[in-house]
Amino acid sequence: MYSAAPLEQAAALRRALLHWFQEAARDLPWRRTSDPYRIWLSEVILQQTRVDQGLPYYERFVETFPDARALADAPLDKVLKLWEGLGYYTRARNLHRAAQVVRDDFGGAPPKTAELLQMLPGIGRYTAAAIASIAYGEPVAVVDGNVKRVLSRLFNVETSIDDTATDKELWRLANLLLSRKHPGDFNQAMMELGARICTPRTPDCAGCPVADFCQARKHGVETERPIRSAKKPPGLKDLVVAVVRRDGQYLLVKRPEEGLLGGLWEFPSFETRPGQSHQQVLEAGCKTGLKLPVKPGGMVSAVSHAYTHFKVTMTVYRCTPLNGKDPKPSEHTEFTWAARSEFEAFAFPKAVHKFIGLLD
DNA sequence: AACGCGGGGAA
DNA sequence: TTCCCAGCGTT
Repeated sequence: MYSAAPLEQAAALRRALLHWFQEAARDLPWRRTSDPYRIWLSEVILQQTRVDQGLPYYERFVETFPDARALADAPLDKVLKLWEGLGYYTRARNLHRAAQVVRDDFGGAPPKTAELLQMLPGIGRYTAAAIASIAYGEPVAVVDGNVKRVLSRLFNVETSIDDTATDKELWRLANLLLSRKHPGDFNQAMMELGARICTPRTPDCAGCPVADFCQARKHGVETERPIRSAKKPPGLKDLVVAVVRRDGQYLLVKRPEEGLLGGLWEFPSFETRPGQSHQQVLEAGCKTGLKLPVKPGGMVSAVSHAYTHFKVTMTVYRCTPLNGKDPKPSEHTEFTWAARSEFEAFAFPKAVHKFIGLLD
């Protein structure tokens, strides 16, 4: 349930918002270009990622891959390496695949409508509308996390924004409110407002250009919007990590392409249950999982890392191989031996970087 | 409709 | 600590 009152003053609201954006907009590199490829690149990098965090990655990608063709022609491992540390690595894989589709099926330039853009991997409803409105001026609204918060306050939405019906309604409201004349600026203004003024905990209503239109503010409940559904607490996981060194080189394994940290490299690791000895898990894991018997040695470090859905503690041990043979990991797991000086070519998860500096 | 998927900065 | 970010794809 919500109030539709802001729609009756939509024209004035748009005017105030666009005027504010013109004055207060941050000077960001993707706002200085009309290149659809760069707009696209920025939008993918910024999915679930703050501007400050994505900015340096955007700069490096533009430098390294100046157009879709350069990105499409690059090996995936190089793209993943450039993406290293940014998280949600499926984005990098999909971006790379989409660039190849653009190269092969669209003559090197991204398609020009939201409907067509959404057919590319990694481009959903939000990203398609963002590219189409900003790069091509198509009158389609965007709804991201910022816009959801802004709209739920403007209209005093009293149902959970995690509910599908509410989500659908927010998209409808966004399109009703949209400036048909300046859709790109309007969309960016809504997101900018959410990021800078209409923040989650302590919104700056005094500095808000559209405070007069805000129904949540009118009822004094702005800090209680949006309403979110309860989420389940993260689980815990304990891993032991085997740093196997042979002739000055370390054994690295590549994670499966799908799933958590897909395509990244790491040291062999095994989950431990409470009560199990780390040495025993390491010995058994290396013997059965890698077909490489080892003798566990001293601990390198114990690091913890928080993911979205669980927390992991990793206890890292040096291990000595008991024979000179190569491992035979189960299934199609790729492995390699690499010296520390060669690590810079591999994309590692952040958790690995937490102890990699301690190795010789 | 629900869930998996990273990492970091703000409060 | 907790929250949540210019979301998407799979099941």
